Amino acid sequence: MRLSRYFLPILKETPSDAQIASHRLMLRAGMIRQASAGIYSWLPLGYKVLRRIEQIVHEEQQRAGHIPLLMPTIQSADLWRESGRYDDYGQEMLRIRDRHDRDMLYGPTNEELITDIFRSHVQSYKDLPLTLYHIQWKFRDEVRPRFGVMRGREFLMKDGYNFDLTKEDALHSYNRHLVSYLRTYERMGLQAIPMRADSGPIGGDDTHEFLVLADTGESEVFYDSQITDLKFGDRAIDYDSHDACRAVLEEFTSRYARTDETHDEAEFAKVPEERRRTARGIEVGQIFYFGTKYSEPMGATVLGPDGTRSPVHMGSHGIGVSRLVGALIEANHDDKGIIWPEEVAPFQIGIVNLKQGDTDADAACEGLYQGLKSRGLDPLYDDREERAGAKFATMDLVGCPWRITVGPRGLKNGVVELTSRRTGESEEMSPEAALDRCAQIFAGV
RNA sequence: CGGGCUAUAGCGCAGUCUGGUAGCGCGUUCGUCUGGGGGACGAAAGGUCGUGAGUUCGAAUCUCGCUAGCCCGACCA
Repeated sequence: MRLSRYFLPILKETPSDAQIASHRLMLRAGMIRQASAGIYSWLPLGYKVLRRIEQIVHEEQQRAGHIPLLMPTIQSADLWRESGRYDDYGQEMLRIRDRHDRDMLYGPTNEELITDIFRSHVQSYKDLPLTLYHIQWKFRDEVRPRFGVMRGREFLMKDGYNFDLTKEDALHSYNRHLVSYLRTYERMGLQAIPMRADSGPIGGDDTHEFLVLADTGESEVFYDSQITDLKFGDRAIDYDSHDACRAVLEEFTSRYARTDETHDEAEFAKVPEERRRTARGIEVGQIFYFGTKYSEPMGATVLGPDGTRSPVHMGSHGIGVSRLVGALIEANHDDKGIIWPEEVAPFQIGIVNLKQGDTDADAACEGLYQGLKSRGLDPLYDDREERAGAKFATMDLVGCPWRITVGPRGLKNGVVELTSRRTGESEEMSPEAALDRCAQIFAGV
């Protein structure tokens, strides 16, 4: 993309409403614009990141064998009356009345809808196991939205629901989700630690939250420092294998890691003192096993091999897609701006033309721009009539992980400069070599 | 939902106490010089001062209502 033709309304000054880094930087980098309290428009740059994250979530869900669908944002209150949650959910649920005076609501989650779909189409154990998910906007009418997209009222979330014949199968679904979540977050360049959590209004017995460590996190967390050394990496795993998934779960949850909701001082004291850590964390996902909590009242049953009908065992699993944009920035920024991990960067490489209008510089930039695109990369070419300093500041702010700097001075010696946003280290090389290096850097992404 | 605060140009702010023709910085437009980390000079555009009522000869400024937004707490993915 040529910056001169893009829509990137960056701000030089910090809007006074923004308190934390991600909110401030998202506004400054022209990623979002507040529409009303806790509700945001996603401007082109922010939308691009949101889509990258969404794409990774989709790929990893399907890798684990989960099936995508799409349910509506507006739901009928009737289903919620059936599950008993219409009255339980409280003020957080945005209630709407349509022209026929029917009670509707903007869905804060989708257990009721999915259970309704399941019960009307699935009657046999032969159709199990089944895990359906979607990525859809939700609305929770928070009393006090804050921190930009980290705690908005409208948010994009992946929510998935597993249906299994037995508790044992459902627990495998739970474990499988934990494994696939580990992979998902790691692919985004994030470390998210599974911690034992509280089940809240979803209800249920087993639940883990995934937390990204960050000073601005909303929860206080307590953990054994060994846990941050764990990496899922690119190990191959058979998602259908109960044993394999359980082994990963045990590996990642055997050490102490809890949020303040479930924190137990006595248990924590058993961790060697030098490994005890207290920090803050941002919740970016949660998995639940809740058995027959919805299937029983809503009549989601199947016939088993023995001919008897029984309610299915369920769980639900969420990833806060829009919140992840904020969490990623909280975990990846400096005083100059955002530092995107390669996997989610809105633009992978920035090209800075130091002297717009200079024949050699223009031609070299053009060649790099086309060359990167033909290698399947997504560059942002700053071709504006701006001074060098302004262009550098813009690139640093929007956080392209790599930058190619092109100026007449370097071109006299046949070189351009390739700079890592993260380390700040630069290397001079020919334009052709820069193209090859970029292709190599992003080959695995 | 308790407590505190704010609303003046696209953004950040001053002006309000003490009523008298609305200002600064950044950004934007045009021109010239510049050109390796938000450059300089010159010119210009841009505001019914959140909204409604009241007091007054006169209201951004004083009074009351309303709306929106922010912060702390409780709550929450």
